[in-house]
Amino acid sequence: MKTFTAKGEKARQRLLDTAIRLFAENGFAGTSLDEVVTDAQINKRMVYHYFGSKERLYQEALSAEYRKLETLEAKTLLPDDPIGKVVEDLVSAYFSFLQANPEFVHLILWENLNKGRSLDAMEVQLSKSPLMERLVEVVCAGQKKGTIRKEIDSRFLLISLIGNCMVYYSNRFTLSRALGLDLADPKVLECASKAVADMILNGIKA
Amino acid sequence: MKTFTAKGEKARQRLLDTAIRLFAENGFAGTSLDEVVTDAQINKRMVYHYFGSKERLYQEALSAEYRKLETLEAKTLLPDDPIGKVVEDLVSAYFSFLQANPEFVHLILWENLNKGRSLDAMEVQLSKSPLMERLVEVVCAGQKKGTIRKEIDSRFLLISLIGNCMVYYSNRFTLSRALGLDLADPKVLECASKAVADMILNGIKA
Amino acid sequence: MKTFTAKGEKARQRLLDTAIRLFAENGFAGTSLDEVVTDAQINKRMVYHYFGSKERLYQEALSAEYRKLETLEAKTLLPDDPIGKVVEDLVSAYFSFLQANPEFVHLILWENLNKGRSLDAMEVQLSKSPLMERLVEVVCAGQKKGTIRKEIDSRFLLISLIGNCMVYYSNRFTLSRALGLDLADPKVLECASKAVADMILNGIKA
Amino acid sequence: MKTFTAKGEKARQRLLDTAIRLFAENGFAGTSLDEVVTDAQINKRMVYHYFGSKERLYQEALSAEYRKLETLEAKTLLPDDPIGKVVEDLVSAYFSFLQANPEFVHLILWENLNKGRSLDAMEVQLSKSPLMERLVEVVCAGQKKGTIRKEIDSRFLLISLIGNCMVYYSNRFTLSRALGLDLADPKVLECASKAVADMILNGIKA
DNA sequence: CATGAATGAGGTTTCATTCAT
DNA sequence: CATGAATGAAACCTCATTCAT
Repeated sequence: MKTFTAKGEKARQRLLDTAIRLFAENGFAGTSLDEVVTDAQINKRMVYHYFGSKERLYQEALSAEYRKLETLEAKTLLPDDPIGKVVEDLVSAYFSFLQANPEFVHLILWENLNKGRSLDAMEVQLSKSPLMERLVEVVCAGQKKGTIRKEIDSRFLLISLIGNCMVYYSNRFTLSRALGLDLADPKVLECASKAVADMILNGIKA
Repeated sequence: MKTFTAKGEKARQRLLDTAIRLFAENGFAGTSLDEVVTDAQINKRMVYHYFGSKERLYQEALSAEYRKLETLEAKTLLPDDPIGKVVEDLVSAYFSFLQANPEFVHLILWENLNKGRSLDAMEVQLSKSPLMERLVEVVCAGQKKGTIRKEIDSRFLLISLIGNCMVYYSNRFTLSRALGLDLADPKVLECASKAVADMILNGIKA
Repeated sequence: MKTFTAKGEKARQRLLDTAIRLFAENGFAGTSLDEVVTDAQINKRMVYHYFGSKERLYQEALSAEYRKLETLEAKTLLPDDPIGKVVEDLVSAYFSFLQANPEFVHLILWENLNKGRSLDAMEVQLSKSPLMERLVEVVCAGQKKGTIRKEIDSRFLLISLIGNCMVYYSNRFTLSRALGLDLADPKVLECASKAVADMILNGIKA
Repeated sequence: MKTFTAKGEKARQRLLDTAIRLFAENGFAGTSLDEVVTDAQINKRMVYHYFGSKERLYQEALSAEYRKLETLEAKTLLPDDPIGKVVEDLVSAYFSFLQANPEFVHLILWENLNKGRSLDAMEVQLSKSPLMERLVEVVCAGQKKGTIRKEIDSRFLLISLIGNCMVYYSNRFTLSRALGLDLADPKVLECASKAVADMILNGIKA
């Protein structure tokens, strides 16, 4: 079992952080180890010392970002809150998360374009999406109380939520150009968040 | 303007088709010209003859796929159709388009991850999104007739539509894994299409 | 199917010759492509153009040398020659071959140390050892005529012949040192050849 | 003279054993220190602690194996034994030795391919080949008694013996393939041993 | 005695591109 | 119009070795 000294751990972390940034920016194929080690101010050999290969460095980077999903605990999700507030908070929280974690967004998208190969190889232990579990509770409660329509399937609702928000990042450039609207503009995103919340709320409420 | 003989034109087209396929699959950085020319059964020199560089080959591939958007004419968009039918047809048409054009989906996503650099460089003559224009008409008409809520902004509605559908492709692998649901399964996509149409319809109708 | 121009063929041959020399001298692992291309005055990229990999370059080198065995046709092997002359010519021919083809000797030995992996991978079509076939005839005829003992198995005889000669090359340095006798000295080899012929002749004759 | 604690000595020995095995298998250039230390479950730094360099580790490995020759004492070599029995025992003993010490065989061959460089550098104190000395006695006695031909030179006889046996190992793979006969098969080796003894006996006896 | 950290040189291979015919 | 030859830079990776603790 390998162990690391404090100093080594710091170097390793610097390497990983740099890798996350560059892989997010340019993807796996578009990032060279030379760039990474230069930015991380470390010897190239160390990549192999700590990670074994570029592939595994990428996987660790992906995995580290992926775990950030767990921080999106959506604390606001209380079954007894009024449905309007819940949806609004939820959408707002998700937008904030994407905005605050651009590397997460990019790495997830690169990974999907790569058919999820690395995630498969890693067998990352996904923590069953806490957000999803809370959403199920809320929807269930809402349907019992009659505030949410019976047809709503919480799984598709979750996808809808993600899709409505994610699209502003995954298709930002093509959509901005097509609509003549800068989707990176905070004011636009503010409106978007409201529009999404409005759409979803009206879309699910009874 | 360059012209090509029939034989040359055929080779050029074979090259472009292969490029579209491979760039869609592996992105710009992940695709080598060697692969392309091997698959297209053409001499490498020809890439430079026809396109000048790898970059421009990529741009042509992207541009060719991008133009497919124009085929998504959404013929069903008639201002006088009942709003329910319009939404249903629209969502269904968009899903079908994405399903039928996986290379379009991938190239668009790669391009967005690359910050739209190539599209910018190309100054692609975007056909002002016919879908968008029709959608504006429909929404306008609906709002006049009182079947669509006044707050609905057709631009955000379009993004919502795209996001709701696109997410099944852009995040297919991570979502499939997180939800334990195969988003590539036609039956699942069928349900998804209905859920999306239902959500949007209820989300916009007055 | 790849074809080569005359000029290309020359470069390829220069590369192969250099490879034979260096692989024979230092083995596969001990030879770097940089050395090879420097000596062959060629660009490193060409190795991959012509051979695909270092491994395949090695295999071609091995294969080319291996085929030299076919030139050892032992024209002297006539069934009706007196047995003494046959053995003498045979041993002398084999010694001469080994002496004239040091690269053959080395490559064969490296290959055996590598457990014949490359030969296996190549499935080299061995021409059924013409030497062996002639030897069978001679031994057969000799046994019929009563000049060669009946127990002699021509297969083991061949191995014996090879072993008696090859050992002067495969174990030259350790034996020279152990016996205090320079086995590379032409005069010593002359004696060796006679001793081997004498030994084999007396070993097989009736 | 360096001394080592029992624990250190054990580690050193483990390192040496592993080195012998791997150098025998892949040669000097084909073996990396990383492999060695991984297999020996030891820290890489220890190689330098105990041996100073890869080169010297190799030399120690070679030297250790080389000394095994001394164990080939050929106890059976008694001047008064009947010549037939002596030859038979000798050949059998040599075959057994080679069979029992594959690492010896390989290291000797690698070393010869490397022109005996390491042995030279080491100035290994070669124990004057006890086998050789006994053989001289036997041959001398035989020639006096008239059971062995006068022309026999015991040095060439020794080489012949070694060559006849060694060839089954040094050329195993190429010969097996050329003859369509598995030279690693114990039954084949049994026959080989008899054929060699027969050949040598008839080759030297008066 | 022993460990993990670190290094610089060099290994094989792949890249996009240009040349010559 | 089309082909094979050729290139230099840079890719990923491995090497034997040294350092600091």
